[in-house]
Amino acid sequence: MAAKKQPPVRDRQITSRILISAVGSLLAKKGFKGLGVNAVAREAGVDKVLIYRYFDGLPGLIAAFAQQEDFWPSTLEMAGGDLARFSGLPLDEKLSMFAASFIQALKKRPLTRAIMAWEMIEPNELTEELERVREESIMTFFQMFFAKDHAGIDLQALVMLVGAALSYLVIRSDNIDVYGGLDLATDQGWERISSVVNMVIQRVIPQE
Amino acid sequence: MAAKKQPPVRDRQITSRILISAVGSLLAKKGFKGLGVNAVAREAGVDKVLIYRYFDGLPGLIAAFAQQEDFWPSTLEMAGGDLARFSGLPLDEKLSMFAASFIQALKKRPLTRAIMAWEMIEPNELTEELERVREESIMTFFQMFFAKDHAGIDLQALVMLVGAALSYLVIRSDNIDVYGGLDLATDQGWERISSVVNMVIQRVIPQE
DNA sequence: GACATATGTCACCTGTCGGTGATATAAGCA
DNA sequence: TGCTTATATCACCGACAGGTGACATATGTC
Repeated sequence: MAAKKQPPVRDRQITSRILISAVGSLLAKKGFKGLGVNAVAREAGVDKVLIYRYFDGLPGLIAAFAQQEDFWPSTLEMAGGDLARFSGLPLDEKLSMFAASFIQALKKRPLTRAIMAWEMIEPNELTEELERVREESIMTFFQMFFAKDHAGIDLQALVMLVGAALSYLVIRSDNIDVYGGLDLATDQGWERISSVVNMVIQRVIPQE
Repeated sequence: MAAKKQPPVRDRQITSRILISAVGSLLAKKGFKGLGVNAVAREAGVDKVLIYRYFDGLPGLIAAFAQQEDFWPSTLEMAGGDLARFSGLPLDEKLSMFAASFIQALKKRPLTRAIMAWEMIEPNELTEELERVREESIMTFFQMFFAKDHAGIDLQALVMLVGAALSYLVIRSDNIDVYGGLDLATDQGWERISSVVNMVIQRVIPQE
C-alpha cells in the first residue's frame, strides 16, 4: 500500500483514480472508521490537498467512489444468472432462487456489507448512493417478476421481509458466529436458514 | 446540559452515577460516534480523570453502564405482559404475540437500536453485554414456550428469521422512511409488516 | 526561449483525542 | 485542633483530525 517516493504521476485522471481506489481499499481494510482525509491520502500515497482540489473534499471523493463499484447485485444476479430461465419458473421457485442468490450476492461483497452496516449509523454520500441503487434495483426486479397479484398475498412485503432477514443475518455474520442459536459461521448453518426460508415459501405460496 | 460551576459533589457513588448516566444521554444524543472520554466527562460536568479513577477507563465505564439498563425486552415483555395467558395460547397466536411485542419493545428503545446498529460495526464492552443478555434471554424464552417439536418445522430458525427481519426493519426506520417499497415511517406501514408476518405464521404453523 | 497553468509537495493552523502527574480541597478521625 | 485520605480540578503531553496558504516543479503554448 501507499506509494514509495517515486516521481509523482502528474496526471489528474490517474491520480484521481488512485484516490478513488484508495477509498475502496481503506474501507475494506479498516472499515468506515478509518475513512478520513488524512488516511485516504496516506493510503493513496498522495497529498491530501488533492482531495480538496479534485473532489472538493471527502464527501465528493466518496460520491465519486460510489459511482464506480457494483455495490449491489444486478437484476441478473438476483435472478440466478439466467433471466429467461428464471422468468419461466413457477412463483415459489422464483422466490427460492432469489433468496439463495441474494445470500450469495451479499456473501461475496464484503464492501457492500460494510456499507450496509454503515448506513444504519450515519447517512452519507456513499450510503445514500447505495440506498438509491438498491431501491431502484429492487423495484425493477420486483415489477419484472413478481408484479401480478397472487391470491391476496402481499408479495412485496413478503419478499422484503425475507430480504431484511437475510441482510441482517449476513451482516451479523461478520461479527458473531451464533445468533439466537443459529450458526452463522458455517455452510451447514446457512443451509438451515435457506431451508426455513424455502419452507416458508412453499407453505405461503399457493401452488398453481 | 453539563453541570454548571457549582461546588463539586464529593461523593463517589453520586459522581459515578452521573458519569454512567452521561454515557446514556450522550449515546442517545450523538450516537456512539460522540462517545469518548472527553465528551462523556464534558456531558457529566466532571473531570475526565475520574473516568480512569473510578472505572479504569472508558471501557469500564461502558461496562458499568451496560449493567444498569434494561436494554433488552424481558421474557415477560416478549410474551405480551401476561405469562400465564401467553402460555395458554396456541402456537400460532404465541408467535404472533411475540412478533407484535418484539416490534413494540424495540420501537420504544432508541438506545437499544443504536447499540444494535453499533454492534454491526465494532464489537465492544457495551455491545458484548447486549449480545450476552440477548442470547440468554432469547434462549430462555424459546425453551420456555417453543420447546416442543412441531411437525418437523424448524421453529427456532423460523423465530430467529422473523426476529432478524423485524430487527433490521426497526433499526432501518431510524434512518430511512421507505425500504423496498415498505413504509417504515407510519403505523400503516407497520400494520402491513405485521400482517405479512401473521400471514406467514398462519400458513406455516400446522393448526392443532 | 519565456511564460502561464496544471499538478503536486510542504509547512502550518486550530481543534480534539486519550491519557497522566501535580495540586487543591473537603470529609473523617484522633 | 491537626492529620490522613478520598474526592475532584487543573495543566499539560503527544498524536492525529480536518483544513488552508505558500511554494516547487513539470507540461504545454506561443
